[in-house]
Amino acid sequence: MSIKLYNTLTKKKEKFEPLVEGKVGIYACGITAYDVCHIGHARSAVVFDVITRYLRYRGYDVTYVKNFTDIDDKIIAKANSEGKTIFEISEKYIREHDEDMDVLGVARPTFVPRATEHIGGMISLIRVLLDKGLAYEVEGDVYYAVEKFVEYGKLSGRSLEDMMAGARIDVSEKKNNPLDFALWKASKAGEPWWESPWGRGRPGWHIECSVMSQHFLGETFDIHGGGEDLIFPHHENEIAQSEGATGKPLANYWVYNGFVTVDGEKMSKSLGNFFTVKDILQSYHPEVLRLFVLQSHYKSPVDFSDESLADARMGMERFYTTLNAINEALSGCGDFSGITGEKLSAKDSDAYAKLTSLPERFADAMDDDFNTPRAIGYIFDAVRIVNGYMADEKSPISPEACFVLDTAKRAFLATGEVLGLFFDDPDDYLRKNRDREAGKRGLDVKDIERLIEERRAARLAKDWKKADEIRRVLADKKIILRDAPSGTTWKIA
RNA sequence: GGCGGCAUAGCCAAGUGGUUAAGGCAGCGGUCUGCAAAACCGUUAUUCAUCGGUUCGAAUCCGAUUGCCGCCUCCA
Repeated sequence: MSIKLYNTLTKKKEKFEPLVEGKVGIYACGITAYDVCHIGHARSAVVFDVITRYLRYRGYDVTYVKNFTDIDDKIIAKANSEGKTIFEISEKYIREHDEDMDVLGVARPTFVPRATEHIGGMISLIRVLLDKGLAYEVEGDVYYAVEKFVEYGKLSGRSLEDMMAGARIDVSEKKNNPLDFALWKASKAGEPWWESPWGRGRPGWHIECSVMSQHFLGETFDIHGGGEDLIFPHHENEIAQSEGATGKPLANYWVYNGFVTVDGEKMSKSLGNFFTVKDILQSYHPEVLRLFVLQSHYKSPVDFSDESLADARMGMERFYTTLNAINEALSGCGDFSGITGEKLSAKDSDAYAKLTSLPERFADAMDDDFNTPRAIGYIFDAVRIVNGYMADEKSPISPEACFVLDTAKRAFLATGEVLGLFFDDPDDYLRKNRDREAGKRGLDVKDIERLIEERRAARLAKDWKKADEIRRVLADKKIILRDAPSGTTWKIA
C-alpha cells in the first residue's frame, strides 16, 4: 500500500511519490512571533507533527522545516509600543511557542530557521527576480510583477482578472499593478533595516519562505503546507518567487489544515474568540487536545468548545483506563517469552489475531490522506476487543494471555507513537486527570479521601447504609467511587 | 462581486457507486457487583439538508435549491 494525500494544487488525492526514494522534505509555515499561540496554531502544529511522525513510521527519512517569521509589521508595532527591540519580542514568543509545542508533544522540526537569519539569501533571490524582469524597484521598494508570472493564481485557483474584480485591493501608487506584492520594503524611520542594493530596508513577508525552503530542501521539495489561510496570498506568492526564479516546481504536494472555529466562526485575534494553548493546557492534559484535533480529518474545520474537549477527555480516559488495566494484568505475569502466536488456544488466538491486525488497519487509515479519525476508530475497536478479552480472563492469568496482552500493549503504543498519544504512564495520567478535574470544580482531594477512608471503615463493618450514604454524598459532587480488591479509587464524572 | 469548502443519529465524526452506514461522547436495557464503578453484551440514523437526474444499484456521480463557513487584507 502506498500513501495517498490530497494535493491542493491539483485538487485531487494523489499517490505520494517522493522526489528521492525513501526521503521526504517538508516545509510548513510557522508562526509570526508577536503573540502567544492559540488552539489554531496548535492544530496546525499537531497535524504536521503527525504527518511527519507517520512518514517516519513508514520508514521515510523526513526533513521537516518550520520557519519563524521574526521580522514583520506586527512585531515592529509591538516592539515600538513596548519599547523593546524586535529581537526581544520575537525571541520571547518563539520561546513561548517552543514551550507550548513541547508540552503538546509536538516533536521539534529538523530545522527551525528564522527569517532574519536569511536576509542575504533574500537579497540574492530578489536580484535574480529583478534580472529576470519579474520584479521592479520603486524608491527603495522592490515589487513582484504578478502579471509577468503566467501561472500566477494556480494554487488558489483564481485568475488575475478574478482578483481585479474584487474590490478589496489596497491601492498603492508605487505599484504597477495593485496585486503586485513587496519583496523588499524601504525602511521608514524607527524601523529595523538591513543594507541592500536598493538602500536600507527590510524584506517582504513571502520572500523568506522561498529562500529558506530552498536553502534546506532544495529548489523542489516534496510537501509544502500550513493553515489553509496561507494558500492565498502567501503560498501563491512563494510559488511566483521561487518558480519564477528557478523555472522548477517549488513543491510537489500542497497540504493544508483546516481552521479551528468557535461557534462556527474562525478563531482569530480580530474576533477575539481565541483560546491560547496555555489556557487550555491548564484545564486539560495535552493529549486530550491532541485527541480532540485528531478526531477530525486535518482538512475539515473543527469547532472548538468546552463540551467537545470534555468529550475528548472521556475518550482519553477510556484509552488510559484500558492501558492501565493491561498493565495491572501484566504485572501478574511471569515469564512468557516462550509463547508465540502460532500455538494458542482458539480464544487466545482469536483475540491475538484481532489485536495484531490493529497496526495494519491503522496504517490503512493513515495511508489514506492521514485519516486519523478512522485510525482512532480502529484503536477504539481494539480497546473493546482487549477489554472483552480481559473480562474473560481469570487471574492469575495464563502465560498465553500475558503474551496476548503484551502484544496488545505494543500495538497501542505503536499507534500512539505516531499520533503522539499514550506517552504518559496510565496510572499517572488517570490520577493527574482526576486531580485536575477535582481542582477545576473546587473540590479538595483531602476531604474526598477522608470520606473514602470513613466509608472503608463502614464497609469493613458491613455498615452498607453508611457506606452508601457516603457514596451518595460524593456522587452529588460528581465523584465516582470504584471498589476494587486492592482498595477504593475515585474519579470525576 | 469572484473563488473554494461543508451539510451523515441528541452531540462529535468516518464512509465518496454495491454485503448489517466505522468509531467516540451522551442515553436506555442486561451481565458483573453488598450497592456502585470500570468492563462486556444488546440497543439508539430503513437513512445520509431538500428536490430532480444518471445507474440494475447512490450518503457516495450530475444539476438545481436551501443553509452554514472560509479565502479574496495580516492570519495556522
